[in-house]
Amino acid sequence: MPRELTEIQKKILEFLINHKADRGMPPTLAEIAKHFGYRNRATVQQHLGAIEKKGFIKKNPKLSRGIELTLEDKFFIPRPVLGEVAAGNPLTIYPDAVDTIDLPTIAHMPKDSFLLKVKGDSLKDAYIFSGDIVIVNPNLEPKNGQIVAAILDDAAVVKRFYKKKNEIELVSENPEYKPIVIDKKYPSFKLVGIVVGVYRSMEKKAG
Amino acid sequence: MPRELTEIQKKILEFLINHKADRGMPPTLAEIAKHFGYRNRATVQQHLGAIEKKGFIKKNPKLSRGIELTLEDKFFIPRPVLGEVAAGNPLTIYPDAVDTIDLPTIAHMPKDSFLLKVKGDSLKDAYIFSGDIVIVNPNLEPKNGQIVAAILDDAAVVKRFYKKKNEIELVSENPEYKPIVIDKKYPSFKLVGIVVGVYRSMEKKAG
DNA sequence: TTAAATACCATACATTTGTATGGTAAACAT
DNA sequence: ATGTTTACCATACAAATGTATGGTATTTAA
Repeated sequence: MPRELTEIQKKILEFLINHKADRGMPPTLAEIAKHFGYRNRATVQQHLGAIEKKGFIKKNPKLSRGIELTLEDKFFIPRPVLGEVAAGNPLTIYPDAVDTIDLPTIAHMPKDSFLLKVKGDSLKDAYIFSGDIVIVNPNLEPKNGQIVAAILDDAAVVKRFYKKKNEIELVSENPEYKPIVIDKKYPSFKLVGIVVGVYRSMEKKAG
Repeated sequence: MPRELTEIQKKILEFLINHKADRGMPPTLAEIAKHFGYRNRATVQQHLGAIEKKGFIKKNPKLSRGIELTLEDKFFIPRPVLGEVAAGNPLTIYPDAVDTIDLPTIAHMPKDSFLLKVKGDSLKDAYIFSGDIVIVNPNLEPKNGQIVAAILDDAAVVKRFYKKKNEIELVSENPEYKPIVIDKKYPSFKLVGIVVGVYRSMEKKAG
């Protein structure tokens, strides 16, 4: 039975999780030490030993970056969801994370992409539903017909993107919602990124 | 413009991709050398140099395991799909990978879970559609109501799981398909795993 | 009160790791 | 014919890495 982690140990474990999620691999002892301002690796060494003793990680001896996470079920790591996004009518976007989703450890988030939780049903014909998590990449150029996330008058939307001469058209898959047409110069419109994938956890569906 | 990779370079790149996908981090030069039977790291060093020159990877100098994949769009790595699975009527399962899906680099597959591609529409009310990729974890105990993947008479199905006294019931969300009832002792039924998530790439939806 | 755990420090050491340099041989292109 | 790329080898080295050992001070538990 794993005992409780101390506050510092929790922070180190959290750093391990985030480092793996952000950089795609566990940190070295030196990297952990640097992050926490420790002047040597021995301190980290001891903390890792304690965390391992309590069952949260496993160290692969002699292997560089050999820290394995042994979280509850080994398959999910918490990731912040940056906001909720309307598939139907726009919803407010939140400055901080509104929620945390357990993305599978298959999930190494690319550094610059992020998650948004979909509310509403305007994309149901594109098979995106309320509660789904969309993975948004802000560094790709949108092509016509792709699904994008955008901010419009301080609210966020997820819709199909079409570029016209002087306008941008955002259309829903669901015919109940009419297309939104925006002049290209309209100041309070900002393209956030394109939706590269959808993920849905099955957890809540268990009965 | 990246030139073509040689056969050996391709194999090394493939190893890099798989290593990252399987182990969660890029390999060291020594690990690559060992895998290919090279007697020193310098050979790997040169190959990596060539691969980097051609634009497929980026080396972070001095950083251990500092090989970054710069695939086409940096966000997708190919993963084998082990088989197709019927959401409606059972389909044959294939011994080898039938396909390769570009799972986002957010995708570090847990060692023991795998992917199946869904065909058919019996789960459409559970929002799983033909073409979706389900992530299957073979090492979890199924609870009633969870969606599972199972092999039945050499075919594979994805359905909701219900355990009864002496039977197992596999039901579709779609009322057009009747529940399948199996005696617990029925020899050619094998539970493969539970579906922990669904992933869908948006790539093909671009117009 | 005594022992154990926690949270740091410092130093030391064998390996590992990335890298540099140089050599050999074959394939290919100009 | 000559140069370039490819595909290996060997050796060397500084830096990074995991690890071991020992010390100090504070907090917590028995």
